[in-house]
Amino acid sequence: MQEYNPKKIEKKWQKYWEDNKTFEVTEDKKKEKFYSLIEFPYPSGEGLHVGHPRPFTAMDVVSRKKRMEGYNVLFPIGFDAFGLPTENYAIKTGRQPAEVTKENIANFTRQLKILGYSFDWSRVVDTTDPNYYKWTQWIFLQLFKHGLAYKKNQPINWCLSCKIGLANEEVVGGVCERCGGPVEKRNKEQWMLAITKYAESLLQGLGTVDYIERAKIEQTNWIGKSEGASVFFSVIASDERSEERGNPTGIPSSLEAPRNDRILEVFTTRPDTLFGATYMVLAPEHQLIEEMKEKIENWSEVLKYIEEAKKKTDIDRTNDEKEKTGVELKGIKAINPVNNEEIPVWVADYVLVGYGTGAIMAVPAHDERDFEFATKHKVNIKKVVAPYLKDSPREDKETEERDVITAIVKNPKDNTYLCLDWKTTPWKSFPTGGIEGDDLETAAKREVLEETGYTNIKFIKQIGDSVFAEFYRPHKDSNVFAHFKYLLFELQNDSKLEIDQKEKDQHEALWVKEEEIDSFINVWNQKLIWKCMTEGECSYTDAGIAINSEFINGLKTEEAKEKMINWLEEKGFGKRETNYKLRDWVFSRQRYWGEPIPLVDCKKCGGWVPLPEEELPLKLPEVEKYQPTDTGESPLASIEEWVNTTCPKCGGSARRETDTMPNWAGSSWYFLRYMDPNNGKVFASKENMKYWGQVDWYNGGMEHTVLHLLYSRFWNQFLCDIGEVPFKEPYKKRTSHGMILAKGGEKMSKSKGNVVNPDEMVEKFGADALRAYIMFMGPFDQAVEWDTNGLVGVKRFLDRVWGLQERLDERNKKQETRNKAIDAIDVALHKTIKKVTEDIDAMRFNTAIAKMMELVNEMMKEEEISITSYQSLVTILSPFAPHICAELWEQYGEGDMVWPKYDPTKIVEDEITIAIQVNGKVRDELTVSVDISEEEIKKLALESEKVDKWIDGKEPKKVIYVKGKLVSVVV
RNA sequence: GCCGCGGUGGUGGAACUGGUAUACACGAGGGACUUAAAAUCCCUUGCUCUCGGGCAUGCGGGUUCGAUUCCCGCCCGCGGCACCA
Repeated sequence: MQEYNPKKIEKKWQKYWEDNKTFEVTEDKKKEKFYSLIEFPYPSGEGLHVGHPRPFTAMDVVSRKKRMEGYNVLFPIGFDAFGLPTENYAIKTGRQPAEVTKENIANFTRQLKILGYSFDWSRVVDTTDPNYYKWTQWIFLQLFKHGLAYKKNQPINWCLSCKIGLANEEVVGGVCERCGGPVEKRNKEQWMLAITKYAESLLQGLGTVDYIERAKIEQTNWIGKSEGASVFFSVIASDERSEERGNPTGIPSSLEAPRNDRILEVFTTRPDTLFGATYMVLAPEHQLIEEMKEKIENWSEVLKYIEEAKKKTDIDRTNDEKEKTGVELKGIKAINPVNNEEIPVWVADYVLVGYGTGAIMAVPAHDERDFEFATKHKVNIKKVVAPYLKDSPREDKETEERDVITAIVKNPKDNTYLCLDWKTTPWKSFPTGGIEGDDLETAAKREVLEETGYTNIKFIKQIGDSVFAEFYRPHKDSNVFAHFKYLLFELQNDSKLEIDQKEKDQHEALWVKEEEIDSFINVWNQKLIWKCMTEGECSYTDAGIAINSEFINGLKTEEAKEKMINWLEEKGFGKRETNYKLRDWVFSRQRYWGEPIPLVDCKKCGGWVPLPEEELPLKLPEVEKYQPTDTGESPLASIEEWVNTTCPKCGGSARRETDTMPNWAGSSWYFLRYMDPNNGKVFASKENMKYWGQVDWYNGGMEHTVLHLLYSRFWNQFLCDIGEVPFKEPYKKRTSHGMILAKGGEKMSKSKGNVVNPDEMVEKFGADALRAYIMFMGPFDQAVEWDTNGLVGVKRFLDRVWGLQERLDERNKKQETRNKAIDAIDVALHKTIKKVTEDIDAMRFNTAIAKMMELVNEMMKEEEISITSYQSLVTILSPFAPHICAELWEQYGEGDMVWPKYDPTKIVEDEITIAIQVNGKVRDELTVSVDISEEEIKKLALESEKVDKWIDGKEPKKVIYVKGKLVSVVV
């Protein structure tokens, strides 16, 4: 046997795969396709670090297995090469970004190749290649032609150190996401993509794909859909008071006939609380303030507030527990359409311009922010929702509606409260009971007497308002829809009557200390009222039952919303409305190293004219100087000969757009190009797209679960809508890998000097060991720390696999012992095949490898192993360690490797070990035949000496048998 | 604050649907081979005691014959969103 020499065999097989184009695929209609995708890397000057191979290896394992299962597997690779780091590096070294990119790609390619990935290298895409970005520009033009790209003057986030405009999502915690530098607001004309038009579609699409739950949740939150209503409030100045004031018949009957004053539109998700809207708030930027400045009596104060608000940065404005500030607009009022009441209008910066209409109706009783504001500024608070909880009433039981009184009895001497500990249910509560037609106080006193015997308590006050709850009462075996009221009493003296036995059986009365009440009481409504009593009034923001709200009184929140929306629509005071947090996508960058936007500005034609498709790609000019500018202009703007052009429509003089596209552009459709990478006529042929279809499995970083995924889904959906792509959702399945961290739990970075270089690891241990170790490190979706020692262990495992060659049987030698050995291995082998097969599909690579290690450890104990077992081992290991396995297969395999199927009959052992428990503790183990009957094993268990000792002569109460696992004896 | 994920030996981590907790690997200790070292192989390795056991899966309760797993209440760490009306 030759020594295991990774360097030699890895080189040999990498050359073989390249020479034979082993992994290049064609659209073979006879085979079922499988498209596996990794996020294509950004080719930085630093090269790959040891974290990069994690997702690549994982999907390589998946792809190699799928191939052995007979699929036609597309597993492509490419480079997302536009972007800042390269541009910055090029500026620093005085070179061309294109040239630097070429070098970096070459280096990445070399590094990827020595890791032995089964990429189809004939399909490489490079986003900076004009043959690629021609189509990125083409897609942009389609968006433009469909009205989804528009230019808008708006404040942008300008990073002072990168000298670049950032999308909202690139500003993290008020600083630049890439460099951590300060960000300021600047006004600039920006290209925007109307992704908000796709908000609903992007949300709905999530229901049709198999993404990790977290990705779905984060995207859903990002889209931020809320449903509710727009409500129109009239705004009047005090000198405009109309005759109709106070006259209910003056309510306008439709939108077409508003009153002679201004309309303030607000969005609310809680139209059911409209009767509780006691004031309005405008964002400082709201137009109405400026429009009504003549009417505002305290204009100078208001102006001062607005000026100050504008000065604040986003961070200051949203900063933590800052007190809510605001100024009332004196002299103007809004009219609540439901009750015609005049309510004050405020300006406050807790209302944001960017969401909804930049104005709100404030309902302090049922919104925490409004409550805080109203409390501070002494604005009226009006409750319109009573708390209500449906606490799993039983469908099959009757429901009784009842008024219920709860008595909170305090003993002022020692600050304790009278409580009940229920025996028939887990409830712990205050004395509570139904009102039998008597008044609240009498009813409460009666309940206290009946349930606890205390005769002398003094009424103090009523606490809170009504609370409703629907639940099951075990002691009465029925449901109750209860309407609770709460009264506070003080105990006068200890005089007490004997109570009924029936009451005694139901609960025990006890005195609980004030500070323990919160943890003692466990019924929802009383916990709530206790909080209200001890912490003072607070806002109730959950759903409930409408009160003090005329025509919706008594309705549950959902019904109340519906009824209110219908009423608003009927009367013309509002309409059903949906809002999204998602904003349009800022698509302009003022940098050189990006795709030029293929539009020209023609004065004669009155605006933006797209380049004809034949003129694409619009290439980046090769120039000496492409430094960013401080002015916010793109570097392209200073290249006169490029900027000045002729209008494709009228032939007159025109200027090119000088902004470039953001980095997200090229990566928003690359998976489509892979299907037909060299097509010069279209971005990808329909035929190829139909064959390869959706990406079957896409794995990428957690950091891309929101933006990249959303952007690419948007482009794909759009292309699908205009008939260019045959499927709506680009990715069928999406998974994410955890990061590989440096030792100590830090991110690997050049500046920290803790980067582990894969080249070095391959040099020392071989690519196979590195790959297998990366898969073995820990759960794939969790972050793990790099540990070179662990790599040593995996290398030892491969050494042992190699060494097993020595134990292969020589067919006719020692026939008897051989058969025995093979049988012993067979069970372990088939269990391993099963586990590895399942684990790869579920991305549990670590346990797949652990299982193969176990198998090898088993095999090491045998003097001889069969060649067929060895073949199976080599096959299932090959996705992880392809080179060594290819080498071994060349010597011991027959034909092509085919993924083995486990034989269910072979994983059944004839003897099993059954644990015997006594009172839940394992006391003995019995090895018995698999097909032992329940009676037999129970009998054997009870006969066991060790068990006997623990049973200690007692009669077993119960003996439980879990098939094939254990016997549990209860004494 | 809200949403999501996680907490198991000295370390990375296993554990099916509630069924023998600690697989696999690292590290450590001991031994074999060797003139010696490396490599390799074998054994031991959760804690603890009185060697029968007792205690251990972040903490405290609960359900169960039986809980890392289910329920309730906390603590800690990570990630996302963050005045979104």
